[in-house]
Amino acid sequence: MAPARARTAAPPRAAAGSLHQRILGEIEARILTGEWPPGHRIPFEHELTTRYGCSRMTVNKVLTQLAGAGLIERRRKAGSFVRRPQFQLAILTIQDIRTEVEARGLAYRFSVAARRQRRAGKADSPRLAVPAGTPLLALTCHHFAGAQPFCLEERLINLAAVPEAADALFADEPPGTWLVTRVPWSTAEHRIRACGAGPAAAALFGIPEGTACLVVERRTFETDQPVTAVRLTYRGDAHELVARFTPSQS
Amino acid sequence: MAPARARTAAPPRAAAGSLHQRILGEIEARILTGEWPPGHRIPFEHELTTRYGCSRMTVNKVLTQLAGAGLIERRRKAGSFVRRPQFQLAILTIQDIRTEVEARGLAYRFSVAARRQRRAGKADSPRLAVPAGTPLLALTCHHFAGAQPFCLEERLINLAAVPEAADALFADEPPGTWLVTRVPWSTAEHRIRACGAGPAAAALFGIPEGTACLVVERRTFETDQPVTAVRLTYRGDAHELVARFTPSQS
DNA sequence: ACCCTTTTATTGTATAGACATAAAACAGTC
DNA sequence: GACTGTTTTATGTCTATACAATAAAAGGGT
Repeated sequence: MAPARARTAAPPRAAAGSLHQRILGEIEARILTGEWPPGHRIPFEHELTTRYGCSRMTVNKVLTQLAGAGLIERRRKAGSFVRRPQFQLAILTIQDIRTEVEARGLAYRFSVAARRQRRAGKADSPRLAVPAGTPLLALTCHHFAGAQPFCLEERLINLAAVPEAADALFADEPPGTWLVTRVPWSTAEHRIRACGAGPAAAALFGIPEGTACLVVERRTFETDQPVTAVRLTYRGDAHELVARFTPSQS
Repeated sequence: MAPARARTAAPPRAAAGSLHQRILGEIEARILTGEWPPGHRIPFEHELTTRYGCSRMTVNKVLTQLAGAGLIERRRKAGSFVRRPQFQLAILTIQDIRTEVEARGLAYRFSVAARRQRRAGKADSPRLAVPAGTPLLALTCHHFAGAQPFCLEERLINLAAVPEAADALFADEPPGTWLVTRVPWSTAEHRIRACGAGPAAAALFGIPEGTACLVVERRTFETDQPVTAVRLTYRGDAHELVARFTPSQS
C-alpha cells in the first residue's frame, strides 16, 4: 500500500527532455542497435511501468508512437514486437520551386509560355482522370534561376474543381503557389521518372533532345476529385531529389 | 458537483471508431476543406473539451497527433494554428528489389558481377564519407526480372562498421537484403537523379550510352558512422518511383 | 482428436486531477 | 516611453483508475 508519498503529481524529473521522450529514445536505441532484433517481443506495458517507475499511460504513449512510426507492431494479448526494418519508406522533400531557387542564392523568375482553355479529351485521362468534356486549363510555364532556365512546368487544372482559376492571371504567382494557397486538397501523388528531353525541354534548356531529364509528375485530389496534374521537367545534370529517413522522430 | 453519474469510465460510444479518431477526422476535414484556412486558430483544448463533452487528455491526444503530422502548429499560451499546406513532403516507397520484381509476376535473379576489397581513397569520400585508408568492400551486382536486366547495383560497404561482410558470399541473398537483416542503422538518405547511361549500365541493359536512366543513391548511417552507400541504376523507360501523401493518417 | 465455451492477459480508450512551463498581457516604476 | 516584474492562460506532461475489445490459452464435453 505504501501510504507514504502523498504526492500524486509528476516527479520533478527533467533530465533528458520529458520522461516519455527518454523512454522512447531508449527503446528506439535498443531496436536500432539490434539488441532487440526484428521479431523480438519488447516488454509488456506493465513491465515497462515498473522498470521506469511510471504509469501505464506514459509507456502506452511511447509504444503507440513507436507503432505509428512503424518500428513495432502491437498485438492484443500477445504483446508488442519489433518489426523488420523497412527502409523502403522515406520522406521525400519536394520543395516549392521558388524556395528551391532562392535557397541557391539565385533570383527567381517565371513566365507563362502557353495558356489554353479547352475541354478534356480522351488523351487527358491518364494524366487527370476526369470525364471527357470537363473544362480544363492547360498551362506551360518556364521557371528560371538567375538567367538559367531551371524547370519546365506543364500543368492541367480541372476547372470543374477550381472554376476561379479560369480568371487567374498568374502574373505574380506561379500556378503552383496560386493553387496551394487557394485550393484545398486531400491527397497528392508523385511519380518520379527519368526521361529523354522532349522538344519543349530541349528548347528551353538548350540541350539536345534525348538528354536525361528528371521528371516529377504530381497529381492532387480533393476527396477523389482531381484538382490538378503537373509535370515538372528538370535538367538531369543539375537537379536531384533528396529523401531522408530517420525512424520515429519528427 | 453533479453527484449523479457515478460512472467515471469511458462512455459506451463506438460510432465511428474511437472518440479521438472521430474528433481527429472532423478537425482534419475542416482544415482540408479550407473551412479553417492556414493561420486560423483552432479552438482551445478546453473549448473542444466542452464541444465534444470529453476530457482534455482526449483532445490533447488529437491535437498532438495533428501537430506531429504537420497539419497544425501549437504555441503555448497562444493556441493551435492551421499550418500552410506543404505538400513538398511526400512518403516515398522505395521497394526492395526482389519484392518489386516479384510484384510484377516475374522471376527474380541476381548475380555478383564484380567484387573487390580495398582501402578508401580520396575519391570515395563523396559517396561514403569515411577517412582515407578505411577498409571497404566494393561490389557490382546485376538484378534481373525474368530474362530482362532490371537494375545495376554499385555498392560500397564500410568494413570498419560491418567487418563480417568481408566473409559474406552473397550467393543466396543480394547484399542489400544481407545488410538489412544483419546490420543496425539509424538514418538513411536517398538521392534521386536522372543520368545518362554510363558504360556499365549501357552494357547491362543493351542501350546506347547516354540514354536516360533513373539513379537512386542510398547512404545508410549508424549513429553518424557510414555503413553502406549504394547506387541503383534503372532504365528510365521502364521504371518510376511513386510517392503518395495523405495528411496525418498512417 | 476435435469443437465449443470460458477464462485471462494484454492492448485500446477514456477520465479527472495535478503540476510544470512558456509566452502573452498587464501593471508598475524609472 | 522604455524597462521590469507579476499575473494570466494555454499547452505539456504525468498519475491513478476504469472499463472495453480481443485474441490467445485453457478447459470441458463429445
